[in-house]
Order: sequence, then C-alpha cells, then structure tokens
Amino acid sequence: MSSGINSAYVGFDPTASSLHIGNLAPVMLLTHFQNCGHKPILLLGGATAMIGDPSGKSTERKLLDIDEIQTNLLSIKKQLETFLDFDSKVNGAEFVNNLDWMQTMNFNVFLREIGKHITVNYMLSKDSVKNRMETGISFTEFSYQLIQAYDFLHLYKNKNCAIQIGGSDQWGNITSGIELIRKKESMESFALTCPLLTKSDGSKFGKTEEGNVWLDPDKTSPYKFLQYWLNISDEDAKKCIRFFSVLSKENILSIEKSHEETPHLRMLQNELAKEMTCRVHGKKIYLRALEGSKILFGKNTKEKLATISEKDFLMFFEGVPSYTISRNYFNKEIDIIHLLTEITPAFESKGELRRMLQSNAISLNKEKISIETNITKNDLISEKYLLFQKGKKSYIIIQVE
RNA sequence: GGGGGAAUACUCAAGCGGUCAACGAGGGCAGACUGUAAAUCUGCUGGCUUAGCCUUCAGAGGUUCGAAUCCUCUUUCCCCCA
Repeated sequence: MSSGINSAYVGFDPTASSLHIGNLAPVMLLTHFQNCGHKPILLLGGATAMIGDPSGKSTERKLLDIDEIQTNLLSIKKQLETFLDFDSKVNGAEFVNNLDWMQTMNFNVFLREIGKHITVNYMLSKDSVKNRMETGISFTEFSYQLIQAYDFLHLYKNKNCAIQIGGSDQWGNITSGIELIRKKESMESFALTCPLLTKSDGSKFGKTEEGNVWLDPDKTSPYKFLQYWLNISDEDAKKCIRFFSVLSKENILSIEKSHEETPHLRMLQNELAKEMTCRVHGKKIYLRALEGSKILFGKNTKEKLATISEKDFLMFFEGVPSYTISRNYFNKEIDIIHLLTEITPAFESKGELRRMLQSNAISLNKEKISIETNITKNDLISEKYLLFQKGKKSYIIIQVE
C-alpha cells in the first residue's frame, strides 16, 4: 500500500434511485484511500443490477426495469461525484460501468473462459447461496457472484486494480473475484470489507423509524438528514466522525477533547452533521436546515417562527403528519379537542389528547397549551398554518384552505 | 385414535364468582432533569358526553342477582399415551 499508487474499487448496483447513508461506509473508505494518494474506481453495476445480488436477501427478487436501472444509475453517479476528487491528473477517481463489458460478453465465451475456473461447489459454499438452499435461488441470482468476480478480473486486467472494497455482506462475492484472478492470472488481489455499521444500542445505522436516510433531498429532506446526524449518541459520534469526516486526526482529537469538556455543546454531532450535510446538500442548504433546527428546538422561538418563509416552513415539516381544513372553521373559536380529534384525526381518541393536555405535552406554535385553549384565526402562522407539537419532537401541521 | 393442559390488552404474564377496564414486567407515549443525549425519577397506556357510563379476557350459547373466573359446544395451540 505504501509503495506507489494503487487502485481500489467499490461497486454500486443502481437498485434504487438514491444512495442512503448506509451505503456511505465503503464510499468513505475510498475517500480516505484517495486522500492517501491512491486511485479510487467507482463501479456502477449497470449489468449486475439487471441480475440481482442474492447477498443478504432471503428470497428471490423481482427483476428491475431496465429503464429504471438507467435512471437510477445516473442519479447515483451524481451523488457519488460529491465524495471524491475526479480532477486529479495523478489519482483522480474514475467511473466504470460493468454493462460496458458485460453486454458484449458472449455467453458461450463466458462459460469457457470464466465459468470453467470456478466450481459450483465453491459457489455453493458462499453464505449468499447457502442461505437460499431452503427457499430456493434462481440460476440468475446464483450467477451473480460469478459476474462480480469477472468485474474484479476485468478491472484487474484493464485498470490494474487489485483491491476491492465493499460492505461485509460482499465478502463472498469479493473472494470469488480473488479466486478467479488467482486461477486466471496467477496473481494476488485483495478484499477490504467494512462491517455493517451498527449503533451502540444495537440497531442498524442509517435507519430511522421511517426507513433509510437517503441522500436524495426528495426522499429525505435536508432538515431530516441534518437531524439524523445531530441526534447520534456521543458514543456513535466518536466512531462516525472518524469514519465519515475527512478531518485530520489532530482536528478530530481536539474536537473530541472539547466535547468532553463541554458535552452539552455537542461539538461532535454538530461537526459531523455539518460535514455530512454540506457535502451532500451544499453549504447553503445546510445553513437553512440548521436555522430550521434552531427555530424548532431553540428557546423563545414563537416570534422567530412567524418570520420564516412559507417555503422553508414546508421544508422543515416535510413528512410530518399534516391535515387540511376549511377556513370556515375559523369564523368562531375552535375547541382544541374538537379540532384535533374530530375535525382532523390527529389524535386517535379524545381521552388520549386529554391526557396529553393534562400532562402539559401539547404545544401550539411552540407554546404550551391547556385543555381550555380555544383556537382562533390569530393563531395561524402566515394566516395559513397551525403548528402543533406532541412533546418535543413530534409535530402536527394543520393547513387552512 | 385415547388422555391432559392452555387461549387474558402491543408483548410476556397474574387472575380461579362480586372490591376487575383487569396485579406485575417489558415496550410505547408524555412530564421533570438535561445537551433536540444517556442515566434517573414521575405520570399515562380500551372508549366516552369522565365522581359516572359503555365495550372488552379465543368464538357461540348457558347457569347466576352478578362471569375473565362455573357449565356446554366450536376453533386454535401445547404436552403425554398409542
């Protein structure tokens, strides 16, 4: 590794229109790899996405639509571009697409040149296949590891790339590639896998109750994206900042030190959230999302709330339960319980809402309200919205039309 | 095929004729504290027009002034014998 420039590749199958932060671990390995002077190669799995990787899947998957794969491929490519340097003459990152060599590959040639070197016995020993022996696996998905193995061989021969990086679920596929290179070329190649990141509470990293945290702002709003990083526990933040930031070792140690001295400032989380949100969404959007967080979680923010634009308001609250009601209701005062249970189904029962109100859990426009509160049109933000909160983090929006 | 046991709220799990909307634990939600943490403490956790009322303890009937509790049948599950 320390001698000269090496190449390493990571493969991404365009099975979704966006990457999520769980995909980022191998990307960051490549980033660090490049920062050490080596050359990263990003393999887009235009061909492999058409096959379907059985790794980690307990059942056969439906084939993806070919047009969809193309669309996905382009948007994932765009997302990846922000993580690496493509301009360097010396070790600039490079994209390849395995469709380029697979679509001209003749099946007969493939069987003679590639298939002959890997035994079915060997292929069957992989977890991805073994786990499917009971439930069944199609020949198509079974072949996947051979195609990925061939990718590795192809890049070894054409790009002098002897290292493949991936998530730990890719171990089997990668070692098949190493095996193939050894058989065909009598040369050594290397696998580097990163464990699936888990949080200290044992749950999967990069998931919220609503699902994956996506890089695509249409799937996960920048505000939520920022919030995800801000809410990482201290313990996890230490791990994450090493992994996901490109800060120097000294820098990280000094942030950690300040964090320990003044833990309530949450230096680690803030720094991490800033790095990630800026890199994925850009600085401008980061600042807007940050402003939103301050408004929603800061103190004395009722006035501030009134100042944010409708556009930002909608961005911060993208994805929160929202109900639309008629303006006619505001001809007179509205009973709070009537509004939140009957006019809108925001709460499942009046009893529940009553309990919440009695325990001081409900806020309207950032101010606690009681069971006697009546709503008037003066409570409307931008003459259009009512912002309710259940506790600290759970929002409900009522929009007037 | 014969015999025995079980089915209770989101989950586990008490209850064995009235004091049961049903102990307790976990989970969940909220409050206090705090850092939009963790830990801790507190409250809530069937519905309603809430000193009360209504609907719930696998399902359907029955006994009784009164049933989650007793009886009958049905369904499902577990165990033992063949």
